[in-house]
Amino acid sequence: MKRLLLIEDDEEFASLIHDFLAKRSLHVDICDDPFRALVTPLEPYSLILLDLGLPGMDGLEVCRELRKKSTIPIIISSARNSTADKVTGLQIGADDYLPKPYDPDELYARISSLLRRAHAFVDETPKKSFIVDTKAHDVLFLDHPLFLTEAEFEVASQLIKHNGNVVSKEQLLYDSPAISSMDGKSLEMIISKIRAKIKPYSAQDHIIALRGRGYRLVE
Amino acid sequence: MKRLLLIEDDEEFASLIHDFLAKRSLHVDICDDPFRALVTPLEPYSLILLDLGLPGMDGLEVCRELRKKSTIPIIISSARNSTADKVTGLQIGADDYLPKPYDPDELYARISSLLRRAHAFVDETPKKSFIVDTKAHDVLFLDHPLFLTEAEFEVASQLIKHNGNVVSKEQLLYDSPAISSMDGKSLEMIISKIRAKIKPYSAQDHIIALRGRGYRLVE
DNA sequence: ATTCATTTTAAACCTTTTTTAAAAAAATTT
DNA sequence: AAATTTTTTTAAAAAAGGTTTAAAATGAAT
Repeated sequence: MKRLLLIEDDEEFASLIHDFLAKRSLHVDICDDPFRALVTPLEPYSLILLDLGLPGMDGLEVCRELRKKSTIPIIISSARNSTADKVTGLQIGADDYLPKPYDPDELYARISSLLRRAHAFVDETPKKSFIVDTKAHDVLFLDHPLFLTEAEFEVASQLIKHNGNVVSKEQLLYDSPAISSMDGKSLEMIISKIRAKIKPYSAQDHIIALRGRGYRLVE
Repeated sequence: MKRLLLIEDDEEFASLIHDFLAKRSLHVDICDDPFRALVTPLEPYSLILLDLGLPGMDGLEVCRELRKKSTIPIIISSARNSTADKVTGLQIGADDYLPKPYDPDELYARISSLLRRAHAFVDETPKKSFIVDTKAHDVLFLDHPLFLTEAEFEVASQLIKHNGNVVSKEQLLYDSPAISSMDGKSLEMIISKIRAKIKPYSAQDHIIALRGRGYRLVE
């Protein structure tokens, strides 16, 4: 379910919008303070609905600041609906400017349209399959703990840390205290063990050997 | 200079818009016939401005058809400005709906905003057929991984790096650590292997031999 | 001290890559 | 057009590297 951030100080109106959009499968978080809005992490949100009539700070300024931080779609809604305001808002980085009062159906249509456009190209940040669980000294593959041993954990972490790039066997050994004493073949042994532990969760081999160069991890 | 397609039958109004946007470095082509609009090639255009009040065909239908063909940004403008019309227009695939009459400044602001959003992700650079994938130590040909071996990879990278220029056999050997020990014959062997791996994806031979001088890669 | 899990070593096995050699094809020269 | 040279392909041997198995060594926990 998509999440939207509504920046609006009119509590009653905000809750109206919240309820209306909830019925259309959009979750709305409300923020009534522009300063707090600017320190809110935006990652969870697909779109921001920004009202210009905010206490303490000019709404256009809020928009400018948001745009500095992020390319997230922004729809301004405002009772100030002179052409000059609209033009400034759009120039500043807003994607749409909806004069108040508006029909919530139109709002929803505009949100949908903008999300469609904005997401058409968005590089859906694929969630990482491998996560290092430092506390547990383990690795999670698609949220499944692999129950790696110390040696396995060190090698796996190295591969994960290198983020898909090739890591030479030498480097793998050198950077892993627990196994630096090993000879070449032992490393391959460990790789084999790690593979075996991933296998139940994936048909694909995620540890790719590059002959003569080392190993690399693929998502 | 960006080109826009204005689909509008009011000649006088269209020419007004044309002139106004020309001052802002946007070239507007005018089309007064919805049927002709639908057979016009859209590649030259960055955005379509569609008026709904067209003779012979429903404007919303035009929008629907355009959207079937292309993801080009579309702004509807119309004297029909009921919420229902707006919602339908946006639902159908339009990116914005601007009720007539409007201030041309607002039109320009909305065009800019939409172009900004729509082009934010567009890869302006003409895409190269051959891409070196350093992570995988492989080469992508039209996005297909070729699964090159180490020797093949080094030779292919050299050719790609030289960007279409001739590379002598000596240089190819010299600059590729992994194969510098080879004698003459092996290089030709490798070239042959690379060709074989490209073949499934292209009828053309992309590695051109220049007798006595070396090889060069063509897109 | 014994047990158990983990790490290390060693060996056999399997695959892929590189090399070699030679024949076929193509281009250039005579 | 024939001869010569260069390039391309084919096929097979040799080398290198990777994987897995099994067994021995280690070391911590009971």
